Amino acid sequence: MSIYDSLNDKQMEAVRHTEGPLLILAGAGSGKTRVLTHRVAYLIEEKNVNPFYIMAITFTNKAAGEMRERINELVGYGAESIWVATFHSSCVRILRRYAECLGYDRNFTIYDAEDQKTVIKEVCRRCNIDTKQVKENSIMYRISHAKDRMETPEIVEKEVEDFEEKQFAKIYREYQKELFSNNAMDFDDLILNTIVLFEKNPEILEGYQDRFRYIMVDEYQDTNLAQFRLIYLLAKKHQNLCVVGDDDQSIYRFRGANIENILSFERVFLNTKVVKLEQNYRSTQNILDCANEVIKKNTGRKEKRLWTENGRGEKLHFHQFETSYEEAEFVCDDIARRVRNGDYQYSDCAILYRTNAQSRIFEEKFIYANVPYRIIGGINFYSRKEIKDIIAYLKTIDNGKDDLAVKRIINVPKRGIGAATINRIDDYAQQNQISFYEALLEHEDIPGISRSSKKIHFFTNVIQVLRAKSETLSLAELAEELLEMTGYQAELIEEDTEESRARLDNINELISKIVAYEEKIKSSNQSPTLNGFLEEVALIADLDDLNQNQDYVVLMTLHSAKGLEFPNVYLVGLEDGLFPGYLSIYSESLEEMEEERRLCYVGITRAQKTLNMTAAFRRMVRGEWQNHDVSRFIKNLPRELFEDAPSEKTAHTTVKRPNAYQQAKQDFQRKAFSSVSNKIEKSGALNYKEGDTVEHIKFGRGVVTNIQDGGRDFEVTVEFETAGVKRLFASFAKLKKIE
DNA sequence: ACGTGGCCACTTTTT
DNA sequence: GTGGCCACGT
Repeated sequence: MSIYDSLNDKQMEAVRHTEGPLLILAGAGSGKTRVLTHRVAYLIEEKNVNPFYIMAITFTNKAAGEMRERINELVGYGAESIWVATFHSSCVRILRRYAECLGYDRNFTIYDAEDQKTVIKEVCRRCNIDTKQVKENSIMYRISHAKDRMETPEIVEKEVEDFEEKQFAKIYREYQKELFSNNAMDFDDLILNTIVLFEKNPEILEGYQDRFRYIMVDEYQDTNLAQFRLIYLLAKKHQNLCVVGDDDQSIYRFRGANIENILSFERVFLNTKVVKLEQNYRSTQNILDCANEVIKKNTGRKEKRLWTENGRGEKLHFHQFETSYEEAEFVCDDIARRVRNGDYQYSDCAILYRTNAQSRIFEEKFIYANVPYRIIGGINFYSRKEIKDIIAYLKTIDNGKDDLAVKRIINVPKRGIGAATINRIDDYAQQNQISFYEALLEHEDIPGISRSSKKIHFFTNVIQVLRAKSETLSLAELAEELLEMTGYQAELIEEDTEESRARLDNINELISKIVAYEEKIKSSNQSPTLNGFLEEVALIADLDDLNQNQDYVVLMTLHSAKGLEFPNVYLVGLEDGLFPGYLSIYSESLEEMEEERRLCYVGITRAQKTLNMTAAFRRMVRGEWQNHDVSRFIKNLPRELFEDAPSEKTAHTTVKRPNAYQQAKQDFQRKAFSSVSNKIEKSGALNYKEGDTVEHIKFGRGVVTNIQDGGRDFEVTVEFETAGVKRLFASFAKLKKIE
């Protein structure tokens, strides 16, 4: 019995081809991650490759985490020395070592989209360009694309013709200058600078080429030109490059993903072996037929024919409702019914939508119906105001070179340092070629700000004291001290509103994250550093770690659903104008519509057994009602795939015993979708007891009549003033005690 | 220097 | 419906 027995012929073929370029075209649900991980195991165990020579690159942290976990399970000894990381974090690791070769300090900071926007705005103001006429968003987009094509401001400048392009080139140049003097890189710079580093220093490149002798790239269809260039450079010498992708699942064109990378791989790497994985292990034949039917309308794709041994399965469901409210109500009721019937658990069900804004209505209905749910994505934890503020403080303590961070917090909480003062300091800093923070230290030499002198001194003093303390305190202690000394916490406590309490909660969550980070680093026998923490934070998109098994419905966008699977999927808002969106309908480029269609394909192929599709005729968009047709994607699908009766009978598919692979996937999903706050609520005591008056977000006020410990969660019975008696799960009802 | 009220644009999607 | 920005008043 070997670990490779679970692979089919095609998968095995891909695993065995270890030398030379390999392109794996892996259809949805065809077990591509399984192939990748087994291939790693094969390299180590059968080919005696030192794990140190293996690199696996993914696109998201989630995927990297999953890959790491699965490799660990499979390989055991030596697995930790395999380089498993995202493109961006790989580049950061490389750049931290060699940043000086490019003129950066190795403590460079990483700017997210918000930071970029701030810089662009500032640059525009300085150049007297009205940001109302030239939108920051489009500038950001253009800068990003220029970087993707490896065009520096100088190159753009040379090529410009009209006034508009000239203006852009100027902004781009100033933007880049500003970042450089702030010792900062944006996400695109991370990739671009690594390429520049390699191209300028062949000996550094060769070092990495010899380290990464076997390179694997997951989600290859999502790579952009720069990323391709990077892989190309790394793999050029040994040519052992294995990429896995599905051109039908390329859904990130908008941010530069280039489907050409997959279609032209064989031209760039000669002697490429191509393996197609077409057997699907995830879905029923009905679901696959539907997916195939949708995707076949796209042109310029590699022909694939997904098949399965899973059988026809349950028929698909489609309902069109009068309004989006009824749609949400149906989905909510349907889930509740299926769970009541024992067909599914809450966690088997996922609601997938095109835009984050759609989650609201579902959330409302779920609160009413007391159905546990969790929304993935949406507003990023690390882009919340309070979190960004604390991070900015930490950055300033770590090194004062990030002007953006210092400016962000110099007057938070309010210290009476206003815009006029900040501008004067800024001018002084520019004139003397020093950082903003250094200018603050010299504030006594700056004309015209004597009024604020004391306040500035107070601020720099706080920072210096915290810096001194950071030598001895742990990171978490430092953060607590910071909250205390700056008065940040006090201000929020004082405010005492719903919002301020939520902010305090988030800050506490940040502190738990810091503690978790410190523990993680310590467990690998290293000592945690402030800089290390900030770096990790810069590259993490959402809080998708921390493990606990809870049973809830998952809501997310189609984009975040990629790579996941659920027994029971609701594809909602299938309407022309929403999905496909207006932009793609009215766009001249056919590519946009094709991308939307691929997105639809991704959505359909998430479903394992039951696929429900819904649309609403009328929907509130941006405060006004809009009428929508049923989405063109599903309008003319073969009728026989669908169940016609609206009230469907339940299909009892026998549940197969999960194999190791499925088990790992399930474990991963449970971990990925758990939340810190829920954990705290259950493990600790509730902050209310029987007889207390509490408030519920929808039901209003009521009196707690009973609390039962239901194992996983507390079940609380509440007699509401208007809504009557309800039994609720404590961690989802989020009851607030009224004093 | 700072708070408030009215106006605007905004919604794809994420490292 | 909401959050960001500007102008105005204190």
